[in-house]
Amino acid sequence: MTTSPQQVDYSKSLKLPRTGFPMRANLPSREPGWVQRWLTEQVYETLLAKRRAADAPTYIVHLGPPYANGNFHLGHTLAYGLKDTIVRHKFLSGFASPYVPGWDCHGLPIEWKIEQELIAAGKTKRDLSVTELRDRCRAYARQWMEVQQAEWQRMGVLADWARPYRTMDRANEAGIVHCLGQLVQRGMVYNKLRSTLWAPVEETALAEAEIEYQEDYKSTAVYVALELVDRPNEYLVIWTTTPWTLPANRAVAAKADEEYALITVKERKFYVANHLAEKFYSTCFVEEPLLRLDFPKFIGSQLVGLTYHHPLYADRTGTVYHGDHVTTDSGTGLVHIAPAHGAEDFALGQAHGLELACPVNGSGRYEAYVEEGLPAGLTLAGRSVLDKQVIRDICATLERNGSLLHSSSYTHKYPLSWRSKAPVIFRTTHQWFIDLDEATVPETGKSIRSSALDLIHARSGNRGVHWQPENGENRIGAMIAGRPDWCISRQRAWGVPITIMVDKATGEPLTDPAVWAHLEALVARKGIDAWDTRLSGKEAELFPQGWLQAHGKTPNDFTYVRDILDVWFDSGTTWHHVVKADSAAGQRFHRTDGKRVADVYEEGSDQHRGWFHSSLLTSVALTGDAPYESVVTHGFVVDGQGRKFSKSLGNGVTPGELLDKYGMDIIRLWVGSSDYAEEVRYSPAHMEAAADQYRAIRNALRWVLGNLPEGGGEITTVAESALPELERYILHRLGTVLAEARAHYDAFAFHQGVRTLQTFINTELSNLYFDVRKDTLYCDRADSPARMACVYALEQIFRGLATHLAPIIPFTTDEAWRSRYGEGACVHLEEYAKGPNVAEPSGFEDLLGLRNAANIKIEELRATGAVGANTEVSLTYPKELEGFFSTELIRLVCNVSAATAGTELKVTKHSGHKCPRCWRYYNTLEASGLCTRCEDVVNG
RNA sequence: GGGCUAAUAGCUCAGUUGGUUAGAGCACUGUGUUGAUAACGCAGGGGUCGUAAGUUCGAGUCUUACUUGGCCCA
Repeated sequence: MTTSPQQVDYSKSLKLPRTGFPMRANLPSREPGWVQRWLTEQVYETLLAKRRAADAPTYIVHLGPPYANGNFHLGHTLAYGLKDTIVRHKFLSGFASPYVPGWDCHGLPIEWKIEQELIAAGKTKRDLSVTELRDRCRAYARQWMEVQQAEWQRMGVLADWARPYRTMDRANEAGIVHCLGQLVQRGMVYNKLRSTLWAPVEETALAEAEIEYQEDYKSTAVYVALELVDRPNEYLVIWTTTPWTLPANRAVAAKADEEYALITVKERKFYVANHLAEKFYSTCFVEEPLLRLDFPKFIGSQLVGLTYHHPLYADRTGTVYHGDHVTTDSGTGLVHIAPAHGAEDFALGQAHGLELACPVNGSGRYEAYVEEGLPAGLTLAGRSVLDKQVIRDICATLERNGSLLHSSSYTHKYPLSWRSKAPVIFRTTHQWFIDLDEATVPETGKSIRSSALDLIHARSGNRGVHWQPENGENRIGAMIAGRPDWCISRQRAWGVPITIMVDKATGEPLTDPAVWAHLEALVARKGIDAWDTRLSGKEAELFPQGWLQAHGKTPNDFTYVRDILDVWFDSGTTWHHVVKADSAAGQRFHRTDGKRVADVYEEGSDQHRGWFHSSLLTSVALTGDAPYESVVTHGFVVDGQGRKFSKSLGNGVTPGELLDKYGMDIIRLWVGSSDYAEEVRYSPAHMEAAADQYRAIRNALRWVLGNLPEGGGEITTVAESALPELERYILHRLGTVLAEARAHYDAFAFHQGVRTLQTFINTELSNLYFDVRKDTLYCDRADSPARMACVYALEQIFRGLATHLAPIIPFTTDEAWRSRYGEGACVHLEEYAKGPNVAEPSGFEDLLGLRNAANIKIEELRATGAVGANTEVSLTYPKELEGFFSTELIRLVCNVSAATAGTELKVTKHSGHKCPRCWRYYNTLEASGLCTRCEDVVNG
């Protein structure tokens, strides 16, 4: 023998792991290919058809449509990743889970963008017809939907990409008209005055978001004395920075518990808040001697009920009321109330039945009737309220009749229109509302509000909505309980028109179902622009054929509402025309289990105010029931310190950057490891941690694949009775862990499920089972019973892990699945693999305890330099364990070369010889230098 | 200012109805291996549970206040 056994390379005789599943994932470059592949293979369609064919129960995750404007941000990635995980989980659980993407298209943000483009081109929206403006909005939305769809699909989202919904689709718009019509027919829609922020230049109401503030706006501030009725020479003093609203004065507000002083100046006496008396006096009577300092004091409630003469209209009086909003940090503590010109004024006016109608028209000019009763010399009709000369004229008149105590220029913050930069005014306008309290929902016999609250809180025998997290119940409950009626009208172009026709004779909206059905069909056919036939004198088209004649009416007998619907009405009714109508037609959402329209609505927690809220109200109003069984919410993405992302902090990151650097599966693993119920933290370190986790999972899968046949190769099933204890143990653990993970998934606690799987992979597979079984897998004969049992176990482990990780990391798991079962396979067409039901071998925990104790001893021995690998170790274990476990099992689990029973636990360096093939130590080797087992495999 | 909510090791999370020395994974440190190798094994060091009071024989776990965050309103 010239060659020593040690020099022979036996590695070629081993069955080392081999797989085409690479260690490095290259997710950023490879994931897009998977996206295309899934689309080409129609995985979604195939899966849904497969479940339907099996008569699977339906589970509907209904999507809150993203707004078709701008690129997706990390919040979208979180939201859509999460929803995709839910959908995949349900499919894997055996449900048919139709998931349809969609977009919210109408509304202000897009209309703004178009206006900005017009302004940039030196035009305004008046240069376009409503139809042309809408066409531009439509094109703009379409363009962003394409961008977002690509970003969305890149996430690997399993959905009906062939047929998304868009709120601007005609069928959808017709559905919206239908819902509006139902509300009108149910008597739930009414019209009333409301205080609005109004832009005189654009002649439109503005949303709060359309306002910007000028810090140093200059107004004329005036102190005005209002003489009390029946108390000559006693005056209330008001202070205002908008003298143009004085003609609309109807009342004065005082604070009931505030102290007021009565100041005497010459023969006149003035009521002002005690706090502000000195300031008032020094401002208005610079040259007058102060006659007395010990002013009589009154509390506000003593002033309430007094009446005073209007400073401009001789024949008009006003009354003092208590006002909560009255403050004494400026002015006089007595507040001029013009209900037409301010939110608080309006509320006070409404509470006390004051005149609410606005004496200022849409272009900010006084109505003609304002002039009646004014003192001679003051003309206001047709003049702009923001005209400085108008202010001067009013002041001059007040001066003449002695009401004006003081006027001066006053610099303060004032709202301007976002577009024109011109000042805005408060104005009451007619708006449409959904009545939450007065109208009755036929199905419940209660108001919309109380019906909704019953559902939110599971009261009155209702099957309540399941809120997750639970506090969603409190949150939306408080909102629904406290909100005012829903104002659904907007003075805009880009939206679904409020197709209400008001009968001029009665002032009531037309409720004839035939008319509404006609309108719905009209919009379905021609889109929302059909309503604009009113602009071209074709109003007759809005009525069914012959309807006008049959009712003895002409188009002129009606007024046609020009407003559009609040965009929240669009998304708030998708349950109806996207899901319910489709289900009723036996289409993709089809369900027959009697459950609500959708199983779950999942969105950010801000949607308690938004989509959950609007959807609940419309659904309750129209059906008496909620549109969803469960509402699940996630928190917002915040930075590593828990602070929100903002441009000023510069802590933002785009999904694109993360996709390019890490890939979607790692992003999804980051989300999948976070408790999304509260804020989800993001920082580069978080992504690195996710990448580390990912590598561990991937390597475990890779090692398993390396020990299994590739491309669909069969493995032999091993009966439980034939399984070694170690396999029985690990398969029992597999079954337990998979069930546990799935229970977490069912509760939408994905991060707990992921953690369960991860811990199993790290602590029980990598650390224990894989490590222990390497010897068997690598060195045994291919057909040794131990090896076959191990391969069988690995197959079960693989199937279980791959399917249970599939909702979290769909790219990686499908890649692994196809590596194992061939390119024709797809993990996403599978159901969860539960693993065989194997009973736990008894006492295994003691064995693992022994292993831990042994490891500590071995580590001590290793520290002395006596041994390196565990295979160099010989173990003595306490006799007491004999009979419970075989010596071989103990040797195996402790991963040492030899084990013998002795008095106590002891580890020593093995004194025998190392087999050059399996590296285990034996007391004696065969003539070839190999151990008996290896000799048999190599030469036998 | 109001509603809802959170705060446990460097990170992500567990901690049942209050009950012995607060757990896990990752990260970190040391070390072994080099037949999962841009991998894997073994061991170890890190929290007194945001702060302060209170209830209780006993509190991370109940109460109150405060601090610092988040979402939604005003």
